[in-house]
Amino acid sequence: MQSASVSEPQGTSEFVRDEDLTPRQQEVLESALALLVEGGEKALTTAKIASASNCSKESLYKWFGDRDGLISAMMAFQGSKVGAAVGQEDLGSASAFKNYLVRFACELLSVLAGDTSLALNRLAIGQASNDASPLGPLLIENGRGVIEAKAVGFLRSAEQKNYLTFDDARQTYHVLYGLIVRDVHVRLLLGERREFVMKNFERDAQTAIAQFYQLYGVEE
Amino acid sequence: MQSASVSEPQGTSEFVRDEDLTPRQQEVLESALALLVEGGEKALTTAKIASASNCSKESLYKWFGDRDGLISAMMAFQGSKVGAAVGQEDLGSASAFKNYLVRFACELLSVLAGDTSLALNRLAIGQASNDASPLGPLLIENGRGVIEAKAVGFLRSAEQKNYLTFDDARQTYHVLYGLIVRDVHVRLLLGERREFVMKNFERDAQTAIAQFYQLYGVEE
DNA sequence: CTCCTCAAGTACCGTACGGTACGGTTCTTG
DNA sequence: CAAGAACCGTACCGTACGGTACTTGAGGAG
Repeated sequence: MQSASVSEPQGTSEFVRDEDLTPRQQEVLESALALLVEGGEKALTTAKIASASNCSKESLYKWFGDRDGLISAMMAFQGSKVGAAVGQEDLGSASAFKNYLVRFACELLSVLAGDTSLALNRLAIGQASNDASPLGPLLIENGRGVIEAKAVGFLRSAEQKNYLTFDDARQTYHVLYGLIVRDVHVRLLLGERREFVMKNFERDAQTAIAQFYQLYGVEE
Repeated sequence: MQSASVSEPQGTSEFVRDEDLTPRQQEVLESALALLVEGGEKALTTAKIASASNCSKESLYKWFGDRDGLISAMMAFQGSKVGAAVGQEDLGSASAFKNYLVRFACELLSVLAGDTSLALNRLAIGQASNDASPLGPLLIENGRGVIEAKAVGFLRSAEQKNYLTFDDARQTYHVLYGLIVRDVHVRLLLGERREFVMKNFERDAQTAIAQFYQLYGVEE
């Protein structure tokens, strides 16, 4: 069992500490995610989650507090898998790094266009009007944050190796992001068909990186 | 009154033809939008709309069919105001056009960061998981579509006047969009504070346009 | 075997919402 | 002025959901 049981309400009244989830609880979160991907927030009712995962509603409330707690747990749970998704960078040579950037671009697009990512983003955005909703920040931290941190890291390294030249790594990353993603993410969030928005992944990624080098590459 | 009354169900069973809305109906849509901006989709109940606009629920259903019809009408109504927002382009000289691009960038950011735009996008995105929901396409057509059409237009003109050089105006516009908007839109949709995401409008717009010229500007 | 804990399944409660029906009032039209 | 339509306000209905309580059964410890 997890540390924060009924006995200690704890300061922030959290139910599941970070990542010490029972396998059973992970199963539940998994099927909840599947349910969300399938039918959107409307389909994410406590009854459906319970029946889909062969678990009682009472257990849901015992483990996650309430529906919002469960959703937060879903976000954190999914976020814990994102970090490993982006492969290790390769700064071996200028051209190797450029190739890596293309791979990074493809990876980024794949992640953003993934069913689960889209579903969670839709959920968080749908709740974002409510100021008290922690989902937006949670998603930013768990998804966007880790990728940005990683990217800023290898951009700085590339600059030190004189593959690129810029002032502010963060701003530079945002430009890179803009060149890669454009309005694709929002269009997907709005429900446009994936094949329609993203015909030819690879080519788009390559042009994006080429343009990025036009802006920040070092002349030789 | 509008043409499609109870007498004629019409092919698509639409209730309000495009834009022949009674002033009263416009008032209702206006307060519904205010309600949505205020409290998100959760606050957009038929009862609240009725009471907020001093109108009976019965009238709502008579005019708009059902809740979805009303929301669609809100989108179309708001969309009808977007077109005029973006000022007229100025192709008088190369530098005038560049200045206009900066203005365009600012305008685009203003529109995307507007309360109403954010609220409607959140609403449409929240429903996008439902395949049958027409809100996403509706929003894309009414918002994104008109701006893109306009932009593609003046990009083509600029290319003919030899201010810019490119192959595909559409793709070029998407790059321009990416440079201007980056991940700002999604972050705002997720609920991040406007002041935090968009500190210094003007400067960002100028850098974006400068970078755009690095990619597509003609040398002289 | 017995007790105890945990959790599944189900039944239940209060509430809130979408949608409908109705009485009363105003406004238009002849 | 009189007849009728439009419409507001409200009460109402069915349903669906979040959350709680209770019963049953399966393991685990003594």
